[in-house]
Amino acid sequence: MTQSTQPKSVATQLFLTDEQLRKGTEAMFFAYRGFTADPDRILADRGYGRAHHRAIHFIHRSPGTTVNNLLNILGVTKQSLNRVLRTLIEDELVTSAVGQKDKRERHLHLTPMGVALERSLSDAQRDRMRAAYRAAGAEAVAGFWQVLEAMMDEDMRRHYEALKDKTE
Amino acid sequence: MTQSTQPKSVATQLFLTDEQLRKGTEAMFFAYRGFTADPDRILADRGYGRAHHRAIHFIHRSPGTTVNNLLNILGVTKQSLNRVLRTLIEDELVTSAVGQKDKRERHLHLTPMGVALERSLSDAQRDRMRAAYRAAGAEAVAGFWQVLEAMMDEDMRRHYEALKDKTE
DNA sequence: CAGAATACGTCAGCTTTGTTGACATTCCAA
DNA sequence: TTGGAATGTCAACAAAGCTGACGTATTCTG
Repeated sequence: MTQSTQPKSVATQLFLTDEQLRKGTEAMFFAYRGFTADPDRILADRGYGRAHHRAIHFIHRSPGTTVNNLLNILGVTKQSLNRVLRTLIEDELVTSAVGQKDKRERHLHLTPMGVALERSLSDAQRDRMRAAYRAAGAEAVAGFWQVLEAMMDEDMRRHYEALKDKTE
Repeated sequence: MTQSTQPKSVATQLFLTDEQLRKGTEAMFFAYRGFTADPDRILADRGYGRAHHRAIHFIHRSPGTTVNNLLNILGVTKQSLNRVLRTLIEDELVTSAVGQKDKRERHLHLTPMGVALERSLSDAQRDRMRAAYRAAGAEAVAGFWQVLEAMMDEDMRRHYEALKDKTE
């Protein structure tokens, strides 16, 4: 039933063949590899991994964010995030400050060194995105965003939209 | 390095604001989570991980493929792949046959049980893709593919195209 | 105000999945 | 025929997830 491309209601059925769905799956797989390849190289040189990149990215994006908020965005356990955060703080890329209003909270910021690393990581990643966007064109990019947004889980889309609103 | 990014004509430059590039980064991150979420649940129930999914997917896609070929597609070390393959073979989801022509090679196939698991995994993943495609529309999907393809590394794109040709 | 709830950190231990290194087998070419 | 690639396996280690348990502030609430 999944394999047979069949009698079609030309408009929607033809559009959603198994072939096209599978093609999208493989495209996502191969593209994601490219997407992470450049930052991964930089990170490896300094003994960090992708988990460090994610933490740095979202702290940069939401300076002063709390540990708990970061947890929700990243979708990992606090033990897992803590391990990463600890090394980043030790290495003086991130600072953790007790909250003014609620002293249980810790507010996270990048240090100048952290900002510099974030910059080099996102520059590397952006170069590839820029090239891809340019190759594909403006309309393609609009479609790209639409499909990605539609693919997110509900709560991830909430985070995504919240971040988007911060700068638009 | 790989990309000779250069001339800055106003038209393209304006189009590629940092905002838009960052938006794409975050969209990829959040969407990829959704993309893997459904199969991950099924896999976890059976004690497998994402690595098993990838192996099963590409063996299904290229029956009789060799370990070495799979290695190139997946981009991991043979030792890493071997571990996954060993459990799949033990669990009788995959068979490994000594090559006729070259006895160093092992040709991989899914067993009926393997096919059944592949089916349930791809069904789960496809449901989400289908919904996303439908929500975004045909034009958006075309753009989605274009951008993803442009984002791949050169050699990944080669694999991608080779697979595409098999069924088109 | 006492106790429950929240935010954060940490210890211990386990799993998946990546890595290198060492090694056996097989093929091919000089 | 022999030495070097190529292919695949076994062993040991590392990164980064996870669960569970617990300690310590701090805040909220009945």
